[in-house]
Amino acid sequence: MSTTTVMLVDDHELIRTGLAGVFDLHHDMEVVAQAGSVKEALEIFESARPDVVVTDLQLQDGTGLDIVRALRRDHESLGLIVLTMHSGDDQIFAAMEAGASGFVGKDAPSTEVVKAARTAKVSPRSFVCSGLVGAMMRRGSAESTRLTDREHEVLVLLADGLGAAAIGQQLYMSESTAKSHIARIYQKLGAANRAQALVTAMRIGLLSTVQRPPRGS
Amino acid sequence: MSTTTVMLVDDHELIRTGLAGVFDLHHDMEVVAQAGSVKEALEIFESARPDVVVTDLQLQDGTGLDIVRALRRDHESLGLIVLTMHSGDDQIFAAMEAGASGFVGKDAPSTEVVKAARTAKVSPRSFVCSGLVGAMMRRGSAESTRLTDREHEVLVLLADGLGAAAIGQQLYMSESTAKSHIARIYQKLGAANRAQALVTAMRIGLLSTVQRPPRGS
DNA sequence: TGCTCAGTAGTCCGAACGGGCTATGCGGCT
DNA sequence: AGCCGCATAGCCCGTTCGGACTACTGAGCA
Repeated sequence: MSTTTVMLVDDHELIRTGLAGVFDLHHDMEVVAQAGSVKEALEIFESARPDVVVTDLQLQDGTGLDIVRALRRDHESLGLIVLTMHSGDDQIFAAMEAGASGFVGKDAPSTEVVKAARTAKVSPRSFVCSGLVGAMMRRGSAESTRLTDREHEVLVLLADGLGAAAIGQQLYMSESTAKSHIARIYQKLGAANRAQALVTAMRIGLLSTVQRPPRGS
Repeated sequence: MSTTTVMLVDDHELIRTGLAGVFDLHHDMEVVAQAGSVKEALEIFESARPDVVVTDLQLQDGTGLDIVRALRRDHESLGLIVLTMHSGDDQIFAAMEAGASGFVGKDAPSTEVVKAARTAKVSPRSFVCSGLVGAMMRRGSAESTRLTDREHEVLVLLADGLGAAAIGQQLYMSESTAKSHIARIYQKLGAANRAQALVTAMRIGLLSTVQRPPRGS
């Protein structure tokens, strides 16, 4: 059994070290390079030329998918594994389309990443999907939760504590329309009021959990 | 130099393994237990009795702060380190208030966690803050946001979308009292209504951003 | 012994919410 | 041409919110 060389990409040095430790436990795997950003990853890749690239989805200067797209274009048989913290959902399809060999949630047991990397070396276009079938099934209703652009705009203002009238003013529409949007948001999020809607929205990532800068004027 | 025993809490087995590897590199540190949830952490803690508990902020059944609060109550000299993925911000204050010994962003070099754990053993109430001094300065007003226990109970029900009357029933108090608490919560959070209160509460870590199990009955 | 704070409870009232229900115009898809 | 989803807009009406008050109790502290 030949050795599989691996490059790790994650903007958290802590996680890179952790992953490296996991791969070290397997004699057929060898971590030959690490990178902390999309830019760095693409640079280092050229000199390291690993069999497999394992990248986190969220990076400072882009996403793991940027790396996947860039590398897949020129390297048909490169193993490309996308890791994700937030076993969040739709990205799987995006990863698939981008040309990833596999998608592993960080909820998965640590050996899954190794398995995925191993498989990716052998058949880089197979798409391994580790322990996420459940997550997929949990929400076949992802599309009913998807808000339209307009609804999302309303949601953001709702999160600022604005009333229907104020929202209408901000978005140049009547209070009635704002209320219509709000009602539809409730429907889609399974909420009965602002409180439930906002909490749900934040929990499923529709709203940023960090402070936004105050809106202009 | 005596050995510092450590317990790791993270719902991602992958990260736990990684962290364990990091600690293994230091001869004075020993990982004696691991847990994947708030519940498990509190159970395992009793038998493991580590010097320091290192927990992630976001867990499936709650947050690291739940663990911090629960353990700090009974263990004045326990080291409690909170890790976070999203070098987000305001949670630092929430961690401080909850009684954490330190706060380390996962952006920090992996040795920072070890350092924090080491310091936490010596002075558990010192509050180590790794590479986040800038974030601290951004906002000096944490004390006015401290909610009382009762207010926090009300806040949680508020997040479930309950009205004052329903909250009163749940907590065995009159609707009027519930309204009093709600009004005081608004004051403390600088909110004018439920929406602002809940969004602020979630952003500063007063409310878990993950799905809680439905309450009994 | 006062003082403060948390928790409790109440009143009054205008404003806002949420539900239900209808309706029009527009663009895209088949 | 017909259908559907989205954005728009309106009405009615009961319920709830939120503000501004006041006020009592008990715990803790100086």
